[in-house]
Amino acid sequence: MDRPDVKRLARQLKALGHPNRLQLFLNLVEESQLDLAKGRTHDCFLAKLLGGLDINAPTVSHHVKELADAGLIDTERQGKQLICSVRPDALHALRALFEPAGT
Amino acid sequence: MDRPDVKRLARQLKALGHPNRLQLFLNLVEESQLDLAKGRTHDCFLAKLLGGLDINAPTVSHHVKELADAGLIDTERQGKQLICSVRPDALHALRALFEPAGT
DNA sequence: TCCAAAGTTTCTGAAACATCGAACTATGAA
DNA sequence: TTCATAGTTCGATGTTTCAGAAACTTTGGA
Repeated sequence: MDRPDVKRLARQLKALGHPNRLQLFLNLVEESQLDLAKGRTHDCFLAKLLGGLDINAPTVSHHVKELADAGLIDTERQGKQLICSVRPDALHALRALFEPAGT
Repeated sequence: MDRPDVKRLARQLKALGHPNRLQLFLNLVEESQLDLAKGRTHDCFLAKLLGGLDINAPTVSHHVKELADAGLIDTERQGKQLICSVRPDALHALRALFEPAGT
């Protein structure tokens, strides 16, 4: 039924399967929704997403790349900052995964 | 907003973040829903969940324990067989996680 | 030009994982 | 009692991951 993308989904779940990365991602989702409410694109640069995370720069950089490689977020450099955004398609795929069958 | 259980959720996502475990879990979810439709408890013994997975016994055993330790499934020995079932609360938590905020 | 800010790269070591073979433990027939 | 079934436990081994230190790269002021 879903053999083909099990691998991709597993990759995404794995990317979220680390407390720091999950928190990072959730912070971003939250920000995104705030900005969606305002009807414009969100501009979340990295440092803003570190709420309460006690890890330093290199590790953050590593985690962000992990999320990006898994296809969960998009990143774009803007001046000095790295702008992050959630990939809607990934979010939908994850929602669908845990939805009751056939729904 | 959800700092407390980020760790537990991360643990569950990590457990699902492996292709074989994810497939195992999805097979079980599917079985469960079939049986829910029939209005009775499902009886999924392990061997039945291995659809297409090319791993041998010790590895399967290890993965099942991983899913159980993460709180995603319950197991119960019944005669020679190990009966597995999805934990509804875990499924709900996962659904809620990817739901739009406030919903 | 010089500097600080915001990340990135590379390297390293410790810890955690995934998988398997071999030996083991029930359980339920024959 | 003897056997096959269905899993489990126990190393061993090779791989991956997490995190930080140090050094580097851009970029945007002063």
